[in-house]
Amino acid sequence: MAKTNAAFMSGVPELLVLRLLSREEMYGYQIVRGIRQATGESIILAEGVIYPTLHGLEKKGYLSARSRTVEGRSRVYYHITAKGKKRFAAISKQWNKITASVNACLEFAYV
Amino acid sequence: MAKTNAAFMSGVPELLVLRLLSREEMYGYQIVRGIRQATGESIILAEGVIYPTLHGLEKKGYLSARSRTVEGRSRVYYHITAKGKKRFAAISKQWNKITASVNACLEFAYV
DNA sequence: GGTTGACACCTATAACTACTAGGTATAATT
DNA sequence: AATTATACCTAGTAGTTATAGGTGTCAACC
Repeated sequence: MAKTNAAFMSGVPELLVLRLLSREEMYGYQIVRGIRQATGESIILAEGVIYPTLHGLEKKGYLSARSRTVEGRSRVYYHITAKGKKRFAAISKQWNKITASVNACLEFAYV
Repeated sequence: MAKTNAAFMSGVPELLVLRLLSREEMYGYQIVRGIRQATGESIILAEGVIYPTLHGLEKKGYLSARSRTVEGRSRVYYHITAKGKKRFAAISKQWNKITASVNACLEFAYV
């Protein structure tokens, strides 16, 4: 890993990509900007992070891709598969579980 | 990384260790059990994770260690330094920022 | 006396994954 | 003509967690 967003980012690209695509079909560059905007620049996942993530998710069968030319530009659109929806359900559940546990530790109680 | 806790764990061991030690001096084995208990087994950071984390944090000057024999057992107690407190403040702030941003994406809005 | 289990520490290696830093190409804008 | 924005890509780096071992002590049990 490296400097920009630093720690706490493992699993986040996959989670956010699946989240965005569970709403609508999107292409890579659009996802990059989408995450920047949606988080008010708090989270910046550059193209070098998003593209490999998309390829990996496609390879695992969570996404499926098709090329389209829109407004004179060639784009690769990704949409989520049924398998991908299950995967998203699983990891978002896990995200909630882990963040809740960590927050419990941060805020208060342990022996 | 590996299977047990899977993703979303990067930075978490450091965060939790600094958190626990910002309350009171503790030793490694105690921290391992402490995290298990505090999270109701949701997060299990084994000794193979905690000990290297403690050594790393000590090396960076965030923790300081001393050996003590208590109840006939030799233990290595760690306490947080001033530098460690700053570090904890920084990363817990970052934790809040990132989780808030991710949650915003998960729950609702983006373009 | 010997075995088991809890306590308490340790490390090398593997495995994962995000990030950097490049690169290519086209269309629109200045 | 040059720059910027769009749109894609990948190789290599590096930072970390997790696994799977290992050592040794002490108490309890059979």
